[in-house]
Amino acid sequence: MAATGGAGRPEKRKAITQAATTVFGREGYVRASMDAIAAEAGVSKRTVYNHFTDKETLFLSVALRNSAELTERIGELMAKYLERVVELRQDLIDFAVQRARAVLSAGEHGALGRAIRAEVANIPADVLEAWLEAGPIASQRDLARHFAALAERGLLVVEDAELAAEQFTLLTFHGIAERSFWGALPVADEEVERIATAGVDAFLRIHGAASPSA
Amino acid sequence: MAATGGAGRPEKRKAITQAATTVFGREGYVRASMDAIAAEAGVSKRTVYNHFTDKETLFLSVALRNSAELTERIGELMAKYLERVVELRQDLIDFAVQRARAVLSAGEHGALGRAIRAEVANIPADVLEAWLEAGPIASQRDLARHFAALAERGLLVVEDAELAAEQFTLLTFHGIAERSFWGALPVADEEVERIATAGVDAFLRIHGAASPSA
DNA sequence: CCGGATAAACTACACCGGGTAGTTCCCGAG
DNA sequence: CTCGGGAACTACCCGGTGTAGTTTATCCGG
Repeated sequence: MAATGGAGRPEKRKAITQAATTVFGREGYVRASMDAIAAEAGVSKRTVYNHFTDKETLFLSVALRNSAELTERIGELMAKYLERVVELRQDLIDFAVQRARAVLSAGEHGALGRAIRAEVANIPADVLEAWLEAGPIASQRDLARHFAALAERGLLVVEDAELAAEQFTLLTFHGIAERSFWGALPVADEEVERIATAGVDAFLRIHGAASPSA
Repeated sequence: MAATGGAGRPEKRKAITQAATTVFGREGYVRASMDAIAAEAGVSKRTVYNHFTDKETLFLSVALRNSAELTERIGELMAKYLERVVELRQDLIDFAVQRARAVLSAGEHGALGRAIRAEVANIPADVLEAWLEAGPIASQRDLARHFAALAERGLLVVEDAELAAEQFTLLTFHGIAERSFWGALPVADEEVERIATAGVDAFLRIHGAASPSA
């Protein structure tokens, strides 16, 4: 036992998960080798197998953790930009830009998501469910809550907050995600801002309150 | 030479490309083996290498062809639903539903797109460009043309037809694509219709002409 | 219209080099 | 004495090649 448990030195374990995140994100599940992960962690392969039973377990473990971390990161962005709204349109744009950067920028958080999406047919249904729940679904629920609050304050007109959250994500994020292949290819900052702005304007045409000036 | 050229029996070549499409779509690039493709095609492995120099060439070849085929298929759908529009909202919904089915239904056309997206970091930039141009970009341009025509007739209010086409695709298609992981997981028909309808309604809030009744 | 020669294409199968997941063994350090 | 380093080892699978023999299309003389 002690396979997936907390056996071994915690520092080593941390190094392994960190390395696995990097390598899986860079190479994808199939191409990534356990040797490469061990090397990246500065650790013996023996030690890797001492902490995680096999490759799949390691992958799913880091994927789940990564998903939760990203959700938290996005939650912080929402707290920063969508809690005390003064200039709605600009705050929405800022949030959209920052989220796109956080997820897609230079292979950190989004890379593992790309690996998951590539391997989705080979992932147990319950694990996939858990990943979705800790990641995209959780973020969308958070966003829906914020939109509901903004509607309460009369800044948005929203019947179905979940639907509004999905539409916001589609309009301000998925276009960029698709263009950059979920972070695999770089995308210019100005492009991100352009798409985010256009997306927010479209969103406000759907859910904006009254006539927002001009 | 004669590697990628028209050498060999055309029927065999066809069988190989068909098999490659199936296997690459089902397994992805890395997991798919040349032996499996040869077996699926009912052909000797040597014959495969007689027609295509190596695995990568075969993959890129079928991916490009597939991309073009899908674009044509979607073009037919546009001709059917967006040319002689009588009931705009319903026609847009029908088009959205049919397109989602054509792309995502049961591992045919969309599967290779998933493989491309998974492997995007390992694909030469010019080939990727060609794939985009023959596939998503071409479809989007077609759609933009149709929207421009509809705007001409006063059925839509569109400043930037390209932008409108992108927004339509995001609102009516990408939500489904993401949910089903580009066709890897099945998605209920009613779900497709629900999302398409909500997407079209949102789209018409942005670009609809006047007040489309109540 | 026919039948056999000819060459290109295809099959079947063994084979090579290389790489991977996972295990084991020995040894050293704390 | 426990944990990890290091490396070798097993057992496999894959991409690609070489070869020897077989099929298939094509064409030519009768």
